[in-house]
Amino acid sequence: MGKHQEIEEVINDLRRIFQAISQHSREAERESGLTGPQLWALQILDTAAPIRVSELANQMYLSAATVVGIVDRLEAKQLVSRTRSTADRRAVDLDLTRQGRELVDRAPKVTQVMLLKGLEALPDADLEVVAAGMKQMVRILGAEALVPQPLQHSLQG
Amino acid sequence: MGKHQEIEEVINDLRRIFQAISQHSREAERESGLTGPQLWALQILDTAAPIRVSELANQMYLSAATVVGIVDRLEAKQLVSRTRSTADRRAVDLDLTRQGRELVDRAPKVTQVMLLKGLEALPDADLEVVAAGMKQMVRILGAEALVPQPLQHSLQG
DNA sequence: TTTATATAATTCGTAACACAAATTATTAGC
DNA sequence: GCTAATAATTTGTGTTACGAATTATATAAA
Repeated sequence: MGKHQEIEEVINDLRRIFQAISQHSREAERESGLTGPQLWALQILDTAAPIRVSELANQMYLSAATVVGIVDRLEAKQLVSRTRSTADRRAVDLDLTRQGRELVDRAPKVTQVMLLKGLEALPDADLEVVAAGMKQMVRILGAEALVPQPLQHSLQG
Repeated sequence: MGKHQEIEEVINDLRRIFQAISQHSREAERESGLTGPQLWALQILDTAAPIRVSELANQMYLSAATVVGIVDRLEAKQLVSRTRSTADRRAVDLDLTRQGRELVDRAPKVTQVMLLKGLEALPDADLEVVAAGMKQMVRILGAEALVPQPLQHSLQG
């Protein structure tokens, strides 16, 4: 295979990876009956609750005004609870309800699981090839310093 | 480095790649003053115009109703023209205006260019490592059969 | 201690997607 | 010619996303 052709193949494979992940993400939305941002908020709450609205906005890289709307809808679906903080009565603590926790726990983490299992199943030599290849791609894109964000969330806004 | 740690590293690198690409895409939006879907529509028109509204909707995987709105806004910015087809007077042919073509031509294709140049600059042996690594990731995600879509557009809806 | 400033969440107003359903105009099939 | 189907659009609804203004509370300064 010519060099040019091999380069095309690499780029096409990267596109396939993108597409696969965004498809999985869409399926998670369909199965949960939630939108992407709503699911994203739940996942943050699952690992960080109880947290304030401002902290959730921070972690989602969104304005507080936007997050308030998302939380409104999650609260209406009884997946998230608001509690006025007693320590600082300006603040509101967000938490998952039992239903919210159940939903997010059984929400499919298809991509994550596929990647982990697939990589674990690889012979050590192959895994090192994958690792080296990814490192090169990161270097080419100048992305070494980026703090890695959850995959689905690069797909949002 | 332990195997588990190496797997974590691979996944984090994939996240960095995603993040870098979505950042580039956001910059393109900022520089062009257009939204993601608007830019995407222009890029399709750049390669396929003149096409009908229904065909544009097809290629964007969106409903016709949605595309009509996007085209409305692009027409208002004088980047796209609507022409009622003479052959089939139900249909409308979309095309880029001179301004539209200029805009899309100088719209940054940062990701594509970085990837191409970076991969071209690699020694053959390294390129093959990258290619092999990407192929493994595609296999793990079961994405071999996916028709590769432009990178940015997996980031949209 | 009062005053000023900052902070936390919310509301309000605006814009863009995104879709289903209904509508209008036109074409194609019988 | 009458009926079906098709192409684009309009209408109505919901979600994200933000800046600016608002309300309530906390902190700092005087």
